[in-house]
Amino acid sequence: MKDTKVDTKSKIMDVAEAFISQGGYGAFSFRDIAESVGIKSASVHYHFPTKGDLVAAVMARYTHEFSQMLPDPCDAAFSTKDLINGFIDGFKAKVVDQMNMSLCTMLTSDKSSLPDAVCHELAIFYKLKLDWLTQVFMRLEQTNEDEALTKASQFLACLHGASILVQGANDPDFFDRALSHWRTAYS
Amino acid sequence: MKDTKVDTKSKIMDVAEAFISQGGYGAFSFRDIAESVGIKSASVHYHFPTKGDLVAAVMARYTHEFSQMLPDPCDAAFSTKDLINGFIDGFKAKVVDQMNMSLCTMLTSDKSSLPDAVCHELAIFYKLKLDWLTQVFMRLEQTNEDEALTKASQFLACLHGASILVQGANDPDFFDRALSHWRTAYS
DNA sequence: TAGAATCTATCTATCACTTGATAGGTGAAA
DNA sequence: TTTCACCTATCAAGTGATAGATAGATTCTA
Repeated sequence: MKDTKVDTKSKIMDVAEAFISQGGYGAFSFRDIAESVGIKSASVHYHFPTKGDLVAAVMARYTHEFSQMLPDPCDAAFSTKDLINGFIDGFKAKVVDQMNMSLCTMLTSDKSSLPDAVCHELAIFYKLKLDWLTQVFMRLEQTNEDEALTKASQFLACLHGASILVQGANDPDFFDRALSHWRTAYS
Repeated sequence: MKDTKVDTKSKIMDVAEAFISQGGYGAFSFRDIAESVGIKSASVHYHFPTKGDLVAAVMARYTHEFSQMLPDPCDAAFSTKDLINGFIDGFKAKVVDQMNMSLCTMLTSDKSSLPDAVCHELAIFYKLKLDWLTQVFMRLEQTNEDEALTKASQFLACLHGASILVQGANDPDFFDRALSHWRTAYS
């Protein structure tokens, strides 16, 4: 009974996530989603009353899945090198292999036309990433929180910027170029 | 006789540029522009037949003005430190002071829905920036072109990423945080 | 130089289309 | 018999774009 429902609901979210990654908040409609899922647009509204609800849910799920994949930054079982490189590789998979931008890069540039609920989810995601990276750099460089946050900001800016350069210059090689410093610095 | 014509045309471009900086390609209509300029939407089509024509023209003008502002990277009258910091400051003015993203960051994330003409102008702009920065880093670090391009890519990624972080985290301070390495490295 | 023709920049009006959203109906399952 | 998950049909608003009219300036020509 609940299988079909949950199934359709996550199918909708899967499809929406793909659309957002490709073109952002404005680049898809309820009809686009309905067609991809194989239902009618009114049925999408049944599961997610408004577009904001849908995208906020997608963003929240994304944040949750992302947080599940992040190891404990203080776990000695992981070297800091592996933590950093794993983070880079995860980003690269989206940005280079699938040749589209990350959800949050995409949504951030659409921010001015985003419903509040989506902005809120976005902010949560950024905080999660920055907090995690800050802890990693605190451990890695034995510095205080402020300096670690600065490092984390530099690193995260480089990652997000790389995803833009790859798209803008239409050259996948720019990713490794832009990240080469962070790769070599911690290996 | 020609004043009014040229005047209206650049007013349209000014307004369009502001709209794009705020929300990207999809976030404004001919009617929005017409209202801001004080004419009717059909008159905007008179000056720019299609939306693609308009945005491509805006991007081309932007590239041209940008290129005019860039000093010759080999001119000994400018220290490399000044060149780098001037580049950062120009970016910062857009991203922090005006609290919106640069035209190219915005348009790049809309790339999937962009007319070819706009994509083409975008590519020209990226090439201009990367070429200039590559020359600066060649002079600055006395390295070959490939290494200088890598440096330029890292730097540019950091800049673009910083503009996203500022928006996403809604914190202007992230700009200086993300750029602190490049500021201190060359001062 | 006077009048005709053309050009310029704008207008009104409208097109076909897409958008997010809603109302209300239907059959199956609980 | 109520709930669930979908449907059909429709709405009002907004989109980019076009057709055709008009007033005023410019240019050509007799």
